[in-house]
Amino acid sequence: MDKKKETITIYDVARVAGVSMATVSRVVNGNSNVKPATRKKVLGVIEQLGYRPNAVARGLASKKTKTVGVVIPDISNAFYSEVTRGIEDIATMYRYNIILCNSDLQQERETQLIETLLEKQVDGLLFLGGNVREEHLRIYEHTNVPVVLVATKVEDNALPAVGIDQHEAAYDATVHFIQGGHKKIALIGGPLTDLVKGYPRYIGYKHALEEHQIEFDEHLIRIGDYRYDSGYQAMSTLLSLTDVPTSVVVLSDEMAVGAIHAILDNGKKIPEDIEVIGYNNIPIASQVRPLLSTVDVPMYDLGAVAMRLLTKYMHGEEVQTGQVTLPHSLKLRSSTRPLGSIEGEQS
Amino acid sequence: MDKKKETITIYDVARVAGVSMATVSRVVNGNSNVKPATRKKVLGVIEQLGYRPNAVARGLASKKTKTVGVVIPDISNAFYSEVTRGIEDIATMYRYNIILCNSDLQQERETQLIETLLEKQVDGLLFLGGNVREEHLRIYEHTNVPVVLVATKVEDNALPAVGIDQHEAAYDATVHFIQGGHKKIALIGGPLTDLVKGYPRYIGYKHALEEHQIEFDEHLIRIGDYRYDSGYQAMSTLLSLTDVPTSVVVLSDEMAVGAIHAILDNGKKIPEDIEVIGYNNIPIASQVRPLLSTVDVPMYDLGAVAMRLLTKYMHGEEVQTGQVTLPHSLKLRSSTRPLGSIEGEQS
DNA sequence: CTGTTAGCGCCTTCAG
DNA sequence: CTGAAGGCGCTAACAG
Repeated sequence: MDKKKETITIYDVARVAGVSMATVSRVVNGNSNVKPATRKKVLGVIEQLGYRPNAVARGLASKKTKTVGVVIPDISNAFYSEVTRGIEDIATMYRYNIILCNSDLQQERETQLIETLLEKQVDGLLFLGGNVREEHLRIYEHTNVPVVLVATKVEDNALPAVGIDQHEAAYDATVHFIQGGHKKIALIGGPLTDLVKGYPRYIGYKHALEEHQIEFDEHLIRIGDYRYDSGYQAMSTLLSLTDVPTSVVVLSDEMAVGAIHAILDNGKKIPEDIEVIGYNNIPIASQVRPLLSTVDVPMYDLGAVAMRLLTKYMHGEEVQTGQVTLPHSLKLRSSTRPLGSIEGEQS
Repeated sequence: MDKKKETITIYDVARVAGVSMATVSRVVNGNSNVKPATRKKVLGVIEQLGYRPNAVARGLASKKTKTVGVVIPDISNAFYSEVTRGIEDIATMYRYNIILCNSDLQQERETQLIETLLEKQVDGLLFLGGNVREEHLRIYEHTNVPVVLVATKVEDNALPAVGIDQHEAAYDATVHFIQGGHKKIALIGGPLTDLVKGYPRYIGYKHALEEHQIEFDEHLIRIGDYRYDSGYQAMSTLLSLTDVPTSVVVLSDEMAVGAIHAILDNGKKIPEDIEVIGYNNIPIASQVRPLLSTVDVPMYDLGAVAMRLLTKYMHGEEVQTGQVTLPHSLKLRSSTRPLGSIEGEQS
């Protein structure tokens, strides 16, 4: 009675049920051209034999694997794990499974992962974060497997991508402070060499100042690596300035929390002395004191929408546009003062 | 020059290189029985044609897919995403890819995911969290695919599993407070119906009290769902007791942070008035103020070790024992007082 | 060292 | 509504 070992195939089912393989295949695939009686009989045998269709064989024959590849910088990063959740939920909905790969943003590894995924015959590919390089483009060019970028994009929009308007988000956060009457608004951002996140956000901040006739002060800029420690460090140096800023836009929630602690450790009050706005709205933003005001990025939706878009490509459906920008908003909590709570400001 | 569409196969390579499929297969698979000259020629053609081996066909022929299935409660949960990181890193090391599936701890879904993964012919299976049910056991019995449980286990150790000693971890945390001179030690735990986490930890707490002749007080027990809000709630009710506890063991870091905030909101000081110990040591533990003292669970290693163990099973290697218990420790930070900082206590 | 020959388990026309 | 037959792309003996 040890059912281990023996692989039972569609052929076995056919034999026992007294029909052909084709018929079994039809009932397994829900093809309607099968007489109810036959179907019932086959289903019975399948149950009885404990038959389990071999997806690999099926994939070879049908050229569809019902699995999509997901290349992600780091699954242990709260932002990406939330996006991945969105991806997986929609994938499940459309009966796809995902092969997850961490790239750690290493160029070589990214390329190699894409190759591996393609070898595994994924029906589609989701590429998150990271920069899309020439090399990738060349690979994509030579394949029919659809690709959708998430939380990143490529110049001239050569590839479908879903994300938010990074420039505008940083702009909005900065304008919020300007409207609050601030003049000395610091920025703790990411590497400006990063054309997808770091740079556009930086420009958004800068534009906000310019448009409101506030002088841009280089001394108020700090570049971190998006993590807690760098946020703490950056804020500490900002605090040691003769002219301490009264507000700071921090381009990641983790850095923002680090900044908050640096401020608190410095004996200053938030938001009374210094106001802080973070970026992304990951869970920790609502689990620290003071509650972190931040740019609310629809992480889950980013993944969900991207996966949905990918299914359209995989199914050959018409797609209006491959470039989708999801809305963001400012989630104001207690690391900022309510607008209007200070000496009169407009709008 | 549009290489799209045309699928180039091992046969094409063989033809162009003027050798047989077998030879091409050999060089692709690094078989040494190939004359260097031939190998070089074949490699050249592969490059020239842009040949990419079809892993699905290979899987069908070799009965190995080089992919393992991972059933996880929720990838957006910090604990599991960290474990998954460990899994993926080791999987990469052994050239495996992982198919990731969220179960949300739903019994039916778990079963269905295992089935799907088996259909996809994964070489191995990792089942995280969640309870292993009769149904699962029955499936495992009828397959040769090795399974390793992570952060969960099954009665009588019928399946290989890697985790920590839950009972002891809770015991240790409790004892720490006892040694600190506490008598009123509260517990914020998880459902006692959970025989893998909730119950054993609860018992560990209880044993610690018993062994140190401290009366168990039911009023000091709260059951949460491991999340921030429930920790806040639970602590709030504890704070409203006439006899407020002086310390609290919280069985998840998120609940612990919630508890911390409830205490702070109540105007009490940590650790002066109340000491708090969390559980797991996820990133947030070191990103809140006061820094959370907690049970350090080697999350990454849990995943890494489990994956490593799985490779042994998949490769038919000898395995000493399938039951591995990784060490935990108390990570003392600032939500607890240093031992000995209060009226003398022994060791 | 290299080629031949069977399949792996299933889908998919094409007949009937 | 059902069966027969030919692959899908590759691996794995087995010869030579």
